[in-house]
Formats: sequence, C-alpha cells, structure tokens
Amino acid sequence: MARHAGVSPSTVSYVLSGKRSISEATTRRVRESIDALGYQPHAGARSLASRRSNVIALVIPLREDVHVPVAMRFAVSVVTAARAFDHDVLLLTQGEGPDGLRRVAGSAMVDGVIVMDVEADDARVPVLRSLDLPSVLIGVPEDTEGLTCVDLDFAAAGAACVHHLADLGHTEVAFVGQPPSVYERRTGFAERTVAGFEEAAAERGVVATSHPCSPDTVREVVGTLVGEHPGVTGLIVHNEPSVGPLLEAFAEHGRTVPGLSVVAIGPVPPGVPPLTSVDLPAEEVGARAVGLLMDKIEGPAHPGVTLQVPRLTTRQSTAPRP
Amino acid sequence: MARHAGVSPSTVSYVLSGKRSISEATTRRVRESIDALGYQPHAGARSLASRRSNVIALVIPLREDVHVPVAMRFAVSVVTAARAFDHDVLLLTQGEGPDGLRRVAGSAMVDGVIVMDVEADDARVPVLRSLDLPSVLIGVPEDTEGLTCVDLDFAAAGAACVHHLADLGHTEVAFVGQPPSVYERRTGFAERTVAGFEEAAAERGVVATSHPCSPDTVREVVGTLVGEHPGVTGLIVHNEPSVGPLLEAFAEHGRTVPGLSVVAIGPVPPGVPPLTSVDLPAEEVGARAVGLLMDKIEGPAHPGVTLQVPRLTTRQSTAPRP
DNA sequence: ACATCTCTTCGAACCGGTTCGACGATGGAC
DNA sequence: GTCCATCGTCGAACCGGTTCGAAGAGATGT
Repeated sequence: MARHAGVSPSTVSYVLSGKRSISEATTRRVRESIDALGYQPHAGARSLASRRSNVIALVIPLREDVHVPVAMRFAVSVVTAARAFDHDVLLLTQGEGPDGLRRVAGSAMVDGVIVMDVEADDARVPVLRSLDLPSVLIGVPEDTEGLTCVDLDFAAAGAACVHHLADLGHTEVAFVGQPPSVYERRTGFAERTVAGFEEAAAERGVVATSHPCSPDTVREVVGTLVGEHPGVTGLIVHNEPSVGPLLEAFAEHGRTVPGLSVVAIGPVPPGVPPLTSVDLPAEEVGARAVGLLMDKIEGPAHPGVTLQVPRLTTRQSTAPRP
Repeated sequence: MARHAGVSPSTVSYVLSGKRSISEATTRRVRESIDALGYQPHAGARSLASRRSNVIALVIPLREDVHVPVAMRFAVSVVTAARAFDHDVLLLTQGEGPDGLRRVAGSAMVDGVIVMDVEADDARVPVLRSLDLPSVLIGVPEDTEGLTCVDLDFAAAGAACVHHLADLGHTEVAFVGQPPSVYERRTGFAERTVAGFEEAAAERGVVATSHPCSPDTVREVVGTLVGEHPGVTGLIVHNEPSVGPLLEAFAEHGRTVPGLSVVAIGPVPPGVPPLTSVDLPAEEVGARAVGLLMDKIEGPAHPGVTLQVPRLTTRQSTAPRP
C-alpha cells in the first residue's frame, strides 16, 4: 500500500487518521492508491498498535420474559449508532454471564460495553466496576454509584398515564403489568413504572390497583378486574404482547374501548386498533447509550443516570369518563 | 507473562495452542502463571500474527415482515454455537448492505460470515462469491452454485402438514401464509413451503387454496375462507404472529378448534392453546450453520445445501374430519 | 566413547499497523 | 546572508502475539 503510493507507512497512517498535517498532493496520491487497491487497514494490527479495537460489546438478554422485539430494536439502534462512530458491535449473550465481560475486556477485543436489561441487583455490575472497561447500562440498578445508565423514565411514564386518565375524569384505574417473574427479579423499569403509577394516583386522588400479567393469565386478570373492581374505567397496560388478548377478554365481558379507556406503555403491536400510548423510544435510548459510551472511551467518565422523557400520544382508545 | 513463568513467549504460545509438545512441568508452570495473572492473550496481536480473528460475522435482517423472535432465536443459537468453537460474533445489520461484508472481510475482522434471511435473488450473494471469505447462508437463494446453505426443509414441512390432515380424512384444506411482501421479494422459505403444500395436496387429491396474510388482513382472509371456501376443514398456518387473531376470528364465525383442524408451521406463541405444529428448529439450524462455517474456515469448502428435516408434533388442534 | 536421534525450549523474524523524534526544505525576520 | 520557526515526510521502535529453524540435553544404538 505505502509502496504503491510511493510514501512511507507512517504517511499513510497520518493520511487516514489526520493526526498530522499532510500536503494536499500527498494526500491525494495516497487516497488514489487506497481506491485502486481497495485497501483496508488490518483491524488486528490497528488494535494492537493503537490500543483501540473500534469494537464495542453489546450484552443482550435472553430471558423469556423479556419482550424480544423491543430488545431487537435496541440492538439494531445500537449497531446503527455505533457504525456512525466507526465502531462495530460484538454480540454477547447472557450465556457466559460475567465471564464473557472479563474475556472481551481482558483480550482487548472491545473498547467498551453496553449492557441491556439491567436488574436492580445485577451480578454484572460489580464485574463492570472492577474491569475499568468503559460501559453504559441500559436500565438502572439499585446502586448507580460510578455508573453510566440510560433508560426511559418509566416512573414518569406511569405517572403520565395516570394524569392523562385523571384529566379525562377517571377516578378508578387499574394497572396491568409485566409477568410476575419480572417483578420477582426486581427489574428496575417494571418496578419504577408501578411506583410512578401509584404515586401519581395518590397525588390525583385516583383509586388504583395493579396486576402483574403474563400471556397465560390474561383471562384470570380480566376476571378479577371485572369481578372485584367493576368501577374501573381506565386501564394502563404495561405488557405489550398481552394487549390484544386483554382487550378481547374485556370485550367478552361487554367492556369495549373507549368506554373502557386504555393507555399502553410501549409499542403497540400490529393487529390491535391504535391505542393512546407512551411509546418506548428504543432507538433514542440505544443511540444515547452509544453516544455516552463513545464519550467515555474518548475522555474521562461522567457517570450519571440519563432518563429519557416519555411522550404520551393520544389516540382513539381513551375518552372522558362515561 | 512469559517472564512471570520463566519461559519464552513462544513457549507460552505453544502451551496455549498445543501445536508443539511441551513438557508437563513447563505446562503446569505456565498455566499457574496464567491463573495468577489472569492473563488473556491480546486478540489483536493474535489475529495479526495468526491471520485468524476468532470472530465470525452474523448478518441479521431488519425487515419489518421478518418475525423478530424467530430471528433472535437464530442469533442466540449462532452465538452459543460459535462460543463452543471459541469464536465470537460480530453483529452486522442490513443497514450497510453488501459494503458491510466487504469491510469486515477486507480488514480481516472476521474469519467467516453467516448470512440470515437470504432471498431468492439476493444482492449479497455475488458479493460473497467475490470475497473468498468463508460463508454460510441461512436460507436458500435461487442459484446455489458454490454456496453453503442451511435451512429447514420448508417444502417437506408444508407437505407434512398436508399429509397429516389428509391422513385424518380432510379433503379440503387452506394454507394461510406470510404477508404478501414476503412473497413479493421472493423469500425462498415462504415460496418453498407453499410449493410443498400444493404438491402434496395434488398428490393426495386434496382441494387446496393458499392465502397470504398480514396482521392487518386477518379478518379479511378469514372472511374469504368462510365465505368462499366453506368446505375447508383443515387449516395450515405459516404465520406465527397471526395465529392467535386468526383463531379468534374463526371462532366468531362459529368455527372452533378442533372442529376446524389447525396445523401451525413455526413456534406457537404463548397464550394460544397448544397446536399441532411443525416446529422451526432455529437452534439446530443455527448450530448447524456455525458447524459448517467452522469446517470451511478450517479446511477446503464443501459447498451444498443442507435441509433440516421437519418434525410434526401432534397436539390437540387436529382431529379427524367431522 | 562417539555418532545419531528425539524431545524440549529458545531466539529471531514477522504479522501490519501507530506514534514519536528527527531531519531537510521552505519562508520570514533581522 | 545568517538564524530560527514551521511544515511535510521519513525511519525506527513498538504493540503482543505466532511460527519456524535451530540449539542443547538426554537417551539410544554400536
């Protein structure tokens, strides 16, 4: 490559990195050779010499109670954002657990890591603290000391739904949440949503109950709501895959939208009529996580928790209290 | 590292790779130092010297009509299988198109690539042919000359469903397929399933119709079936996300399972009663793809198409014709 | 006792970049 | 016309492994 352009290897490097000024004529000559040869610098050599691999790791959850399409949206947005910073993404699954992190960090395969689906008390957090590998968490653990975290402000999302329904005059609302297992392992986002919901309900003087729900228990939950809480006129659903079955089950009891006002938290699946919802901005959160990680890779860390402000979009599924 | 163990760097390398015999005493000493120091070889240096990165690329589709959970199952199984061969997985999205392949190949970032969701006439195929980068396709393009492909035998899957229903005495069956866009871009698996279905139906003398279907057109499709094909008693559904809504829509017309016998192709989503189905063995296909890729990386290529034989599992959704 | 062979280990070259110090050329100030 | 700063480029060291040839130590055969 350098020979083809008639310059030294270092000159080629400087042309590519721009770290020293190179005359316009030489730059042109080098670029022409690059095009002519289809030259691509050897990634291994580059990472060896520069101590930068230009790769970040993405740890993706595998749990069955994680909603896969949402996880995928995060993953895709992370890859896209990383490419914009000239980085690639190495995919790690939960399979190896914390050891996977140690491995990629120890062998200098990656410059940083993004960890998805962080729990309140996550085994990976102490490992990250010990590794001095730049990292960003998507999700918020209990102790955020020294960590960089990004997430949707789920408490605000839960609250926004309550305020929307209260503004419409509803006085008794129910929250249908994630499967019980999600709460049992203390996943931050689920807890915080419920907390935001309950707090806002108390503040507005709204009667509120909350109900975990998995695909198999939809009918049971609806039975409870119809039987024991007949006064409920507003429903907040934080459980994307169950929205459809839930609405059908309610319809069987004669409760249809928007007589029953429904707000969804998260993307609404196709095949369901458009619902008033707080969207989950996976793309923004993913891109933000990558941006923060790049900052950390470049310079000193600025730890902190970034919460994306939720936006409620009004659609046809909510109406004033009948 | 070498100093800590009191040996030369080359000795350490031979202990790790096992490419030359090293005395037991020395091996033990080196391993002790490795443990004591938590030593991990530098991935970049290794790839530079050995011309192997121990990383494979996985090109994952982004299209909205691809069923995301299935894609994810493939991805996870590929990562797991790759780890068993001491390889990591670099995630490429469709975003960069063929250029992404050129980039990772040219910079020697990866030893091979697995391409998912291959279309009949796929733009990436000629690129792969030109790259001399070991590759395995998940999916089967039109011209497989020189390629290594893995897939479920979808034609056999479609046929198996027909045979199952015909064995139960059904004489008029319908096939509910993927969204129209999937057929329009000539995705192999969808076409082959329909072909297998039609061929087997002709062979068994069964009256057969097939109907593309997207989440938005479920009711429409059901309307057509109930109205124009009232004699249909067997249904084959090759469209996972629509199974639930489809059955509900039929129920509204008084057609319930198993009076209407239903066979699904692909995993059945939770929240739907267990269906007789041909499962989509994503885990096996992913693992097989990785295995074939490793063979190609190690030795000479053995191109060819590997089709995984489908297995039909009988559950409560199919019964003899009433 | 000497030539040979095997087993284990080392040294040196090499993989392909990056980075720093230095050197020659050029230009401006005095 | 000399002195010094600036600009553009080069050479060499280095990043941390892998690989091959060869050397040294014992074992074996004669």
